[in-house]
Amino acid sequence: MARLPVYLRALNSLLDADIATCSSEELATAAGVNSAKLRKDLSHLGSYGTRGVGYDVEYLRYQISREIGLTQDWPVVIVGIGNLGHALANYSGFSSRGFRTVALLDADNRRHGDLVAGMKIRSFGELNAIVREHGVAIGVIATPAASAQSVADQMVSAGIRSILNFAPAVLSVPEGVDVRMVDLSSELQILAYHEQRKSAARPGDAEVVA
Amino acid sequence: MARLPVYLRALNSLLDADIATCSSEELATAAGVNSAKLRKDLSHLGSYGTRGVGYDVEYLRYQISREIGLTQDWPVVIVGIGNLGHALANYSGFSSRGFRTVALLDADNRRHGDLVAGMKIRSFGELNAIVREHGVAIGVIATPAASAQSVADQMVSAGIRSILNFAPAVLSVPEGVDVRMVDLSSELQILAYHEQRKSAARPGDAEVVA
DNA sequence: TCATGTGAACATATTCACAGCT
DNA sequence: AGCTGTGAATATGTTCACATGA
Repeated sequence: MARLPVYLRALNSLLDADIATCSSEELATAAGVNSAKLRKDLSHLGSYGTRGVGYDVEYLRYQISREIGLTQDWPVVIVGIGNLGHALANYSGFSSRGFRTVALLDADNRRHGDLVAGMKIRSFGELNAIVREHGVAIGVIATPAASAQSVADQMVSAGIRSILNFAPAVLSVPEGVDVRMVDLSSELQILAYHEQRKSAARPGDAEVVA
Repeated sequence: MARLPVYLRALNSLLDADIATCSSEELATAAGVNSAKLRKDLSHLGSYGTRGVGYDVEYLRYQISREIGLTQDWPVVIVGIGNLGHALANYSGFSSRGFRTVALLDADNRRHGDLVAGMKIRSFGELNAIVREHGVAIGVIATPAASAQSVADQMVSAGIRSILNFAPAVLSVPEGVDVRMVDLSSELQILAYHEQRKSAARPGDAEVVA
């Protein structure tokens, strides 16, 4: 369920506003979804609401955190400390709430030892040892596209089974390994596609219609 | 269709490998999807393949580019030049193929004038003038969550109707404005969720079963 | 009375399997 | 003979609308 993180964020902002209880309608609005969808999603986790009242914000937040697995610690390693890797290392969303960056690796030995977000950049060759030492289960790839498959292969052989890939390349991995792809230029392209259709639909613009 | 950018990338890498023609099977493999799905997707754009032969890579690439709208120029403005904004400004996927970053804006006047990716950081107050001057249709928000809604509001009133939002906040915008959200911590959370289930399913780990 | 939780209706997406064209 | 393009079948996701329980 890809929407659980969105609900979690909405619950956090309700908590910040000192709201202790909310209806599915309110939470759905805060999360930007339909209330029926929200209720159906939550009903898959269990029956955490009270009919006629709504949901206890703090309680629901804990239940969703637990469902996602944020009540445990997730050591993360980031490979490829260019501009993007640098930004990810400093991104507070990565270091907070269950996720802990335990190492920054780069293939370029001229960068080794440089401090980024308070950590020294280390050699990619240390991957195996770091994964074993910290029990890393999640790897982040922020390398150029050309290196991404090789990095993924080595992550998998080191025992990593969940990969967040920022490189614009399709990764092939064995059964049982999860890859999530974040492709910044795809996102722009999708916007361009819709923008183009909006422009075409604008009155006054010439368009050939059947 | 959110998969068109993926097909486009696959076609580009086939071109790099000097492959002039491909079957739906080959292209689907390169894009990481099922071949029936690929054919159905392409059939929505038109009939660009040849039965018994396959697709002409260059021709199909052009057709998809045109469909997405990459044959025209898209001026982009980035707001919030912290670590992430910095990385986005330098990201080649943003500057290449139809997209052109025309301005970097930040609310912090101590940063104004700093050079990032060869451009001077300018004041957020210049947004209206820049949008008008360059015909900007796409805005990128890389500010902290607290400022995101206000930035979005001002983008919309400046005439921007497509927003790529990296701030972890749900944006509310008027009808007709598109927002795409890229949430790095959500992606990690989704991985953690699957990782947790994998661990629970591992033989040897204790688990209560009905 | 009020809002959850859920079956049933609807909508969308994916996959199959093959007719039709080269 | 081979591969596209597509109807039909299946699967998945969303919304409606209301019975159920606080």
